[in-house]
Amino acid sequence: MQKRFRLARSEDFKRVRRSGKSYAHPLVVLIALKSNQARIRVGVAAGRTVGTAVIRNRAKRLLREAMRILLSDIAPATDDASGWDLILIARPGLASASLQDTRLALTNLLRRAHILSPVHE
RNA sequence: CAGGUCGGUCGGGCGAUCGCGGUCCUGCGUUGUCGGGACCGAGGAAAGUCCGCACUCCACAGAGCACGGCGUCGGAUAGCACCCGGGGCGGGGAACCCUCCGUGAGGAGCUAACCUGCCGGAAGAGGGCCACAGAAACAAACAGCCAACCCCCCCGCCGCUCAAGCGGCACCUCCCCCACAUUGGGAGAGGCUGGGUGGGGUGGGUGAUGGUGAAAAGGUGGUGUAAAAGACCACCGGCAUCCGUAGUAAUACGGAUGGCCAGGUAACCCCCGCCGGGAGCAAGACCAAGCAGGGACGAAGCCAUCUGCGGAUGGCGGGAGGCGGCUCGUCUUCAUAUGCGCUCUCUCAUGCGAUGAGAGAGCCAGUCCCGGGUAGGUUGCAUCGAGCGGCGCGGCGACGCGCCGCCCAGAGAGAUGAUCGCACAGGCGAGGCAACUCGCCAGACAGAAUGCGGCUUAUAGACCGGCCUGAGGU
RNA sequence: GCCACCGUAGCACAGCUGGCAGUGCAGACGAUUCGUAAUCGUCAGGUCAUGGGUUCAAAUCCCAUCGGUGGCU
Repeated sequence: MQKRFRLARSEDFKRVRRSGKSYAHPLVVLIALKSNQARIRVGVAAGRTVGTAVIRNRAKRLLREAMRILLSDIAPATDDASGWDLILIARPGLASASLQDTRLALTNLLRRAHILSPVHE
């Protein structure tokens, strides 16, 4: 996932976490907020309860890789002036899941947030 | 070969596709949150933060105190307490042999290499503590033992627990009998001085005898004494000093001399010696914008039109600043409020203040300059270093020296991942005498964040080597 | 990056100037009651986080490790 699709600034994180809408899954939590920019930006987080540094990094890599695959599906649909800012928070157990499980979890969450249309795929 | 033990190296490999971070180069009618290419891209512990430094800022005349750390000897190093090599004391340590226990299977001990803990001072000063038990925990007291003196009691010695009582045996004096040269034998009566294994007291001596305890203080045997004691002697043990030998030294061995006392605890205070200023890359430096704050300059009028008389619009003029061809022009911007506004002064209501009323004066907009801290960006910081690799030399080693070659991660919500294939090892199951074949499973611990050295902790496994013990062969 | 504190019975905590491991609640049994609660009595329950060391003796003192909590920048 390239840098331009990433949510990086600390204030952006605060804004999305405060006023965004959250969707939970046993493996991941999604927080979504409509932005005024054309592209979609994604931030990834893993707290201390997930595990040690190795486990946290693996969880974040899994989320980024799964999001990279899904990004090509939803990117052309949002070519108007309203994109999304998303935060993905890893939960304990994600590091032992496979990429397939992670992608299915993310697809579920994005459909519930109406970012990925149910007609797609 | 088997067992034990120690050290070192590696710690998943190759290939394909998709993807990520950095550096350099490069493309464009499209300069982009664009595309392309080359190269590089986690560890032995990157971890814990237990020590030591580099580096940066702050503080600082010098010395000392307080506080903290360290403390056998020598070495290594930029530096380091746990690095290297020695020394002393203690603990652990397989099989065989040996010893002990066991009918026996077996168990315990001894022990090599090796592992491991501790290390200034209690015979240099002082203080504290040592539960329970015990007379007493360090310095004497208490009980005990001992002779002397005083008072009371008793009376030969031996036995019956004892001095009284009983029995036996003996001494002295007197008397009787027998024998006789003399010594003597038998029976009976009495027993002073003094003595006592008795009781009490006084002032002394004595030291380890006192069931205890982790610890009472050199051990054994003897001499000695009123009783005793290293008081003295022999042997043994330990300590200190000196000398000799070995060693740089700690120390070891041997000899001589000394005095036998000095309980333990300094990971209790303490004393002696040495070391230490504080904070930490979120240190620190720089940059543009805005904010708090500080400073400088500083206008408030006139006219016209409309009017529902509250005002509105326009023009001239004015302020601050920028630019230019700088007595000027142009551009940007601001204000023009008789307002329940603010401040100050004076007068009245009362002596003052508050409050109220009245009168007067001043302020308000804006522009420019300086500008702390925070957030943001750049840097510190990513090739020049206590750097890495190879070879040689010196050293037992930690390590050092010389030559050659190399440049080797650098993010900032934080880059290494996913899928597949191939061999190589691992475990489980099935088949098979075995070699082997097939199927399934899982890839150890773990992720840089300024850098470096040491330590500690986690770690599936693979490979190599040293030492010791035992067995066999040559 | 730096620093401090804590770990003791099922739970919450004392004890940490070294010598007995304790308190409250919870648990079991008994008494009281027609029965329950309350109350009273008795009992059980401990690798003092782990491993070394100092000491005659360690929950306590020293060192290392593991886990947890909190703070500063």
